[in-house]
Amino acid sequence: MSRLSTRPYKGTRDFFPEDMRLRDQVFGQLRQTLISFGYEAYDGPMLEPFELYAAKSGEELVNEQLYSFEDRGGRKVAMRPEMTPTLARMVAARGGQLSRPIRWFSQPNLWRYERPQRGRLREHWQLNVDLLGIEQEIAEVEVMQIAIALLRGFGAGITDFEVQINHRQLMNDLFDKVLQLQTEQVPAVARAIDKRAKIPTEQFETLLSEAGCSLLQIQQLTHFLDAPLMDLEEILGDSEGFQSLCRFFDQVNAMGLGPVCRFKASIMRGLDYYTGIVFEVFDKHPDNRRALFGGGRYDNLVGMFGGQSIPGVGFGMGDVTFFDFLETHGLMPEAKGMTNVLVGLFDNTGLTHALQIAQELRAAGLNVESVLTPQKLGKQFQSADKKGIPFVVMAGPDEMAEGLVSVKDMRSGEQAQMPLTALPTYLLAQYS
RNA sequence: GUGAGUGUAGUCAAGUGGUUAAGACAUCGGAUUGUGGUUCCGACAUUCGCGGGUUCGACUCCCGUCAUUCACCCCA
Repeated sequence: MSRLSTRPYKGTRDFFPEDMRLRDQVFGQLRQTLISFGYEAYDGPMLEPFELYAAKSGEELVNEQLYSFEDRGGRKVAMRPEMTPTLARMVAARGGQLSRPIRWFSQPNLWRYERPQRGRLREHWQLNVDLLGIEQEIAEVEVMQIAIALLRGFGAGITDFEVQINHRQLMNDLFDKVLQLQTEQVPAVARAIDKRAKIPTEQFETLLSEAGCSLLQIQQLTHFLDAPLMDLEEILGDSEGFQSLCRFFDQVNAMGLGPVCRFKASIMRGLDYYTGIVFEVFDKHPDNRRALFGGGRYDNLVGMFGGQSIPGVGFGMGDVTFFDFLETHGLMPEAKGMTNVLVGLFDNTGLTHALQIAQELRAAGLNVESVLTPQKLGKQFQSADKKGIPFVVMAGPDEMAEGLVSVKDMRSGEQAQMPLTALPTYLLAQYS
């Protein structure tokens, strides 16, 4: 019989206490930023009906990456690969009851059947931020402002990342009205555009001609891709997508966010439900060139459930890529332990007394660990040192005889004696 | 799904055909039975992912297999 493996399932992670400390701290900081923008937390189930994704999430995600199975009642269910459909379902369920705009965020774990590699696992936690009920581009602007604030909050500089922005309708109009592509040509052309930055020009042109593009179409497309947004007015000035992007950038520039935002035609996004502006936040560090955030506008998703239609904008940010970002830029915060005090134990006759001390300190608002079995004092201090607990309280026979307790500050090594009644105040003073 | 790299202790590893498998960190015990971070001593791989082959002899070479990492694809 082979032994059970202690490894976590492929593409998943164990979070040991030292990992969890860091995760809690980083997630907590992200959460705090969202709260500062007036967003409220929500959550939903990890399992959803398969159909929820089949309709709008996009072919690759559903056919190749979905963890799905039949439950005991014969219903086809899926482990959530993304949060937006759940969000849309929840918003649709409450329909008009919700006061608008709706500002919600969540930190769900998501599952995708992928081949694990740098920045991508099978289970990851994703911060999801959504703003619903606003049709104007100001919604995108706020959401983008949040994305930037999240990164800036960890000390990222404005040259460390870039927000790359495109518009679904602009691309549709380019394909239909300017290039006049056949519908079946679009995916291949879109893929070529996406790859363009990574491959030589000739190869890019080969891909396009393989997709059935004429020389003229290739020229037009190249011109389009190289032009700054403003120069596109002559060819796509009538496009609603173009006008929307202009309004968006006017506001972004007015707010001084212009330098980190860039129009980029290669941003396509795989999810089918996007209807307007789409964007990705890219790490600009050469060792970590990847998307940290992805999102966009989905005006028809809530309406899919049959009630009223509510427009929405949102993005997701994955923990795996985000931690890579922090690591790469040297921005990883230091995770501190939460325990303030260790109450030691000299011998068993003092156990009840020691436990009472611990209880009193907890009642005063401190986080307190008790030593439960007598150990050499050296071990107890060593244990506090290893765990980073800054204070050790001792009440052995000597202290008890005098009605006192000893407190040692592990950082300075200094030790003081005082009556038990003075202890909570003394310790709290160290934290103010 | 395709391609490449890597598998030696809890972790990082040395070892590249000759038999007691370096070292470091971590862990545990002791020096030090009322005080940690330093120091010193000791313990910790019958065995090199697994299976087979070549050889007098394999951690070392070959084949297979599994695991893992990276890249493609796509994305968080």
